[in-house]
Amino acid sequence: MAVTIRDVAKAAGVSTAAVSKVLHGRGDSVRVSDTRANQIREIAEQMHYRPNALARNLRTQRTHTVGLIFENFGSFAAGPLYYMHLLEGVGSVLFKNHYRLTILPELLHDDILGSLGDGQLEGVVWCKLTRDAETLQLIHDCPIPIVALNAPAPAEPTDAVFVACDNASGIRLAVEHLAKLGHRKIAFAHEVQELTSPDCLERRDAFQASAKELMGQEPNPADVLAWDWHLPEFADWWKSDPGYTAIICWSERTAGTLINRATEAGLKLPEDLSIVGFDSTAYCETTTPRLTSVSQPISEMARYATNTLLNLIQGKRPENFSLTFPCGLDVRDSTTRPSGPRNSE
Amino acid sequence: MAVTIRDVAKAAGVSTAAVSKVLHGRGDSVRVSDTRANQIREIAEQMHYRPNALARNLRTQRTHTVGLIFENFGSFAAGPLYYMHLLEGVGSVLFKNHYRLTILPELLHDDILGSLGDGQLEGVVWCKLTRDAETLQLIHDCPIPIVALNAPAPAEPTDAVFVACDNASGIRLAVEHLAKLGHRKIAFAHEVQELTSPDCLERRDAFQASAKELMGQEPNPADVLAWDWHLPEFADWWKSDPGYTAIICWSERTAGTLINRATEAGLKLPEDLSIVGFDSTAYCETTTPRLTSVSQPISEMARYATNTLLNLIQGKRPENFSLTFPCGLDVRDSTTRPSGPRNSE
DNA sequence: CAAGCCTGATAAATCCGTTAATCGGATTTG
DNA sequence: CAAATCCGATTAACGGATTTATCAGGCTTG
Repeated sequence: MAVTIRDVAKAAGVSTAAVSKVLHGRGDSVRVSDTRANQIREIAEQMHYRPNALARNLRTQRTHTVGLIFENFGSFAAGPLYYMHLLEGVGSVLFKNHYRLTILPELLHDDILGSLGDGQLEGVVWCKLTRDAETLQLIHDCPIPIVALNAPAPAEPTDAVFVACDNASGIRLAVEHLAKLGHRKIAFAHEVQELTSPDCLERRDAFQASAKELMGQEPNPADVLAWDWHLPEFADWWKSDPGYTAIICWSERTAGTLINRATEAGLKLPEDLSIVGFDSTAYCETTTPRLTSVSQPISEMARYATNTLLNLIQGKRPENFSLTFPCGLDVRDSTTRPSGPRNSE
Repeated sequence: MAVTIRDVAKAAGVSTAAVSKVLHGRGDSVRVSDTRANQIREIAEQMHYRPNALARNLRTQRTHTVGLIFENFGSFAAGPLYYMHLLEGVGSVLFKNHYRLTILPELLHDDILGSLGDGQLEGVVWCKLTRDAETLQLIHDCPIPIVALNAPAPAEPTDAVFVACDNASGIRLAVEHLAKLGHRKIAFAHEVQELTSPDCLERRDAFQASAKELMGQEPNPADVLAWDWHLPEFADWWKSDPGYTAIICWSERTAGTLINRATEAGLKLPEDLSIVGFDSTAYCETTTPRLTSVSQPISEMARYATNTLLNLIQGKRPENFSLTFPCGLDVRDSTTRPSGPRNSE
């Protein structure tokens, strides 16, 4: 049905080699005169010849396609803008380099190796938030170049490249910011179901360490709030007068929910309570008050990861097999100096 | 380097046909005894044989891959959660059916036909918001099955399927809701740069028609607010006492920005001003007050579109070549009866 | 003049599975 | 007993491009 290179060759009265050379070829073993070349181009155009990529892929063993694996595609849409920045970062670099992007579903581990080893993908960006031993093994066994986003490098080196952000430094910036504003007792908040996220745990630990170092706040289980964030829980907690003047949230979304609960409970923000989020996407501009947030350079990270992957595919050894991006802090309107007796001295 | 089917066949002392049949084949022209079959499976396993998908794709002329074209991938991350729901909807249906999803960049029109006609994609979901003649022509010429999301069907029928939501009915619901609450003068808001979006225009027109029909509000250019939404603009407008008690926004994002400007300008929401958004994603739960919003069943639309596409690929003729989904209205906390003299009679 | 080189072009191998056609021989059926 | 059937398996023809090896013929060059 479709026009093949043979059809074009026959119509032009030349060999398929000539057609191939004229339309795409780079080698110089096949030579075609300019006259013939133009004829061939014209005939191909007339016949609406579209080279069959499947044949070409097989022959050249290249597909110009890389895969992207999300850890939790199922709950993708419920997730924050974070994922969109990630996708945008990966995609834009690929497209600029004339690569295609294939989204892979979350697969059973057995299936993954089959999927990655079937020749259809030249490389893969694995956006992996959990870091169990099995996953590391899988990354190690991966038959194609792989870059792991948001996974810290394992102890033993592999051929995989690891790109992550420095959660601890980000949290430290937030604590520092609050300490400078005069806060002396701050809490860390996450929603109950986030306990399994290693990012959440890392940020929590960093919170405790930084709070101790920068404001002498001894670690105390009560400083870590893990609710499901319905209004009663918040109202009860606040009524118990726990004495906190600021809360650092593990994520943007948690911070957004907290803002709502606090507002509903009648607090005046940020005077009664300063709130800091984590991620700093466009969402932070839409809250009231606008959310001060630790910024993770996710788009940059995604771009770096993808560029590195393209280099790996071309056989270039990367300078670093592990890169950690520092976080920043975008100060907006949800943080201020604490009010009340504690500050009136 | 990689293990091929011939390597396995040689190691097992059988023909490649036997190996192929045992591992994947469905035809019954090739028959293999159970004993041999098990031997072959075992040897393939031992050798870590991974069938080369490129060869198989070429032979069978199938790839089990469909493409997804976004209109504006570049500004993707700046967009609303809408896109994530769309992606999630398309992806989940594909993955359930063991298809792969390839994201395509926005291409020049000339390149698109080449991309879609090279055999790598079995079908494509085109998420197209602009609807110029050239695009319709392109959809018409598309060499593979295509479903257009968010594009109304053209007058002359094509083989493409069109899926869209009924903007007009959604806006009508919003106006009706406000009218029932007692509002008598309402406005429509969009950000200046949205003028080019046909969705935005459709919603604006529907607003004017519904406002006239349901509350006798004659169309007036002043009812359509097109700002770039800095605080001064809003404050000035409000101070001029325009008399509006409610604003319907063309999108969720616009509504979110409006909430912030209004709050910053000292308005009490929703008492001073009722606000309605459009799309109703999880974002609406995060605003203060929580945003009443027209709901577009985007995930459902995406699923329907994708299922239809898979049917098209299998040669099944769809019942409808055009389907419009009705919108709903999710009433939350950003709308209430108007206060002030207008309601005190 | 023989040897070497350049131009323009082709034939054929190759990438790696899939599958229709075929085949020997044993068994069943009329 | 001849013919039909079935089992287990192989051979070889694809699919559609890329690319190496090769060739004919004309032109240089020592």
